[in-house]
Amino acid sequence: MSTRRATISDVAREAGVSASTASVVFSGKTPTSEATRARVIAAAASLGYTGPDPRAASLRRGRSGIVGVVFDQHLGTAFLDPVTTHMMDGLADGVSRLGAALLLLRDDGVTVSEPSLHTAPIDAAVLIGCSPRMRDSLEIVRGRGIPVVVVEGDAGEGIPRVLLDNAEAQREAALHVAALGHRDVVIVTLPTDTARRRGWIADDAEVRVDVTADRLAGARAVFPDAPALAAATSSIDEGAIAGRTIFADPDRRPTAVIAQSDLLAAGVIRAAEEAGLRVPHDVSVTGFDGVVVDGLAPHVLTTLVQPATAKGRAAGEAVAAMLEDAEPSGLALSCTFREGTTTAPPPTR
Amino acid sequence: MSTRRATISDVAREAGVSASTASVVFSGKTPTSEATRARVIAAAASLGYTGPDPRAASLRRGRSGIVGVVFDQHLGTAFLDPVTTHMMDGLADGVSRLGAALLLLRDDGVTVSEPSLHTAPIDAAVLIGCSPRMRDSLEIVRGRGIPVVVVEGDAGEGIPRVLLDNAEAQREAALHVAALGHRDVVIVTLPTDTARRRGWIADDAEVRVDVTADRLAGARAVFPDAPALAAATSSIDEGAIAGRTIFADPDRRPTAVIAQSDLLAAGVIRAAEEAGLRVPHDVSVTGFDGVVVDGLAPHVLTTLVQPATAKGRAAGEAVAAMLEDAEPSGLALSCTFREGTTTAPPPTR
DNA sequence: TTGTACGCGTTATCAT
DNA sequence: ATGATAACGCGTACAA
Repeated sequence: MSTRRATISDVAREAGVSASTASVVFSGKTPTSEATRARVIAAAASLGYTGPDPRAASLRRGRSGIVGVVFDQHLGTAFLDPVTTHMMDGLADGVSRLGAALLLLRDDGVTVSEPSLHTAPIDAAVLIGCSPRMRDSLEIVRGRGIPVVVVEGDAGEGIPRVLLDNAEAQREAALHVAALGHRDVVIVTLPTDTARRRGWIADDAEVRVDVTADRLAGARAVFPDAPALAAATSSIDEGAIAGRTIFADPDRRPTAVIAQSDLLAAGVIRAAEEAGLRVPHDVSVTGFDGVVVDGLAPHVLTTLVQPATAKGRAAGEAVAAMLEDAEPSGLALSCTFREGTTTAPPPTR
Repeated sequence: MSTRRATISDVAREAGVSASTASVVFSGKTPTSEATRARVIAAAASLGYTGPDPRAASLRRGRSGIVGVVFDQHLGTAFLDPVTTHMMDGLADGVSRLGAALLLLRDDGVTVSEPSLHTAPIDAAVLIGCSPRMRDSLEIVRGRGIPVVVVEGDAGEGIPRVLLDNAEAQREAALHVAALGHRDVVIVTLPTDTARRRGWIADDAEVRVDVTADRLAGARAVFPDAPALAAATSSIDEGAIAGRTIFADPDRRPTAVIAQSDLLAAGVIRAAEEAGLRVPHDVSVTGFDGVVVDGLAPHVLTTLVQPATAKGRAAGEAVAAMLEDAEPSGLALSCTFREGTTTAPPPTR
């Protein structure tokens, strides 16, 4: 049939109007008479024209309607964390208000494939995480003059970022535990650095990951001497490994464990039950994130509910604001303490 | 400073060459002398030019380098399933070979936000799942003349789709269970329709979801009379609910449960242990998918390992082929049986 | 190796 | 309400 796809001027010719009129019929930017409108639609249908070519439209408008989301790891890995997936959900929401979709981009530093950060037709970018690599990504994007927002990362000077009140929130949970009467408390932390080493955190060790450091500081504000055990990642199995270490010696068992994520907390609970301890009767456990942990039922975790979806939405809206030359706002978000069934007063000895 | 961004002709003027020469320097399509190359690079640097405008380039080339991934549900929900996230990982891989990135698109039928399937600057599309809605999405994309591949769904006439040997694989697992000596077997299935109703599947009930139907057929090929219990979704908690139903009556307990997903299997195992049964000594359990189930340790599930990442990669490569006017191939994938620690001969009575 | 010329398909502006 | 015109920024034959 046709050797090439119909364009808007083909349609216009067929309908006996000018190209600009046909364009207006599709965009609806200017009122048109019902008659011409119908003629154009009919002409389009007869030619198999399905609407303006997005590439040409975006060149003309100077906007692609696409927001890039930049990860520094495999997508499979990133999406393993429910917090990330919820955040993506919120982000999708936040940018859709702006009429945009999300382009998944991975910055693994060595990739030569296109479109990369250099060449992707994006109107704005959202950077997830805070690895050193991200600094490079940031440079590239800024070099292109593209608005950027950072989530869960320290971007440096003047880059808007979505922040959580990690320290304050964790402190609140710790206060709850203290109020119940606990004194022997152990903290299970998220990874402390990119090496992701497991083990007890020495007093003089520096914690390089912001989230981990902030939550640790919040807990230590209440329990200055509580030992802290780092997990290699945020997962149930890692939590269980930490838990087994903690509950190994029956004589030195804490009465409460403050975990820095719900997944870790779930693992700690599992380890406790393996060790014959009942939660919360024998040991209390708190989490962080407020995600649904599949398989944790019937327990309801005492935790800090992080507004993961809102975090994404905030990033999306910040990006939207920047595209309209407005100052992004609403970037500081708060966690909410939720008391579940995994905390109780310590057992009486 | 500058009221508008520099273009390639600005750079060319600054470097004292023509625009096309400057273009060639950036694209590398034609050899250039080292001298002009250096001049152009320098000029670009001094003007803050960071490369061709992707919008203009894609208009010119007729390609955007973007592949759309269409979901029929919230991203947060879709990404809850590890099979989906792994598939995304593979897909990202598969299309990157082609030099493309992934655009997340959701077709919820009512959305008016742009860019939608109608207006997104995509070179090709991958449809995930098989809900009725997807048919509409398919129409839209085909109408635009865009190559499309369907994953895990029935697309109808002539649409390439990535297929798994669900029935054959499930049959293999069932044979394994039968060979161990089991005769009393119950099947726990994935949802049977979009209503996602829980409960025993009547003999004359029609199963509308391909995956569920195929795996069920595979199991029934070995155990024609095995009762089948449908779960509302693929999760540990749903598996546990099904398990509790199955193990409720001590006198009518099966000696083996064939679950249609690893998450369901994990839940069944949990329910079995709640009921005081040991796995695999008292009851054997098989799964399907071969994903890492967080929190299942120390069990290793006997399951069918689905090549989830390969599935995504296959879809990506199929799309790549179609863009080069080649026939997509390699769309039929096989699962691999993996014997774990959750199956054993039935207890002797 | 470099330059000329043109068109990719659309839409904003302005005049009618 | 409609039309003429002019970019948007680039890539690629083709000629030189």
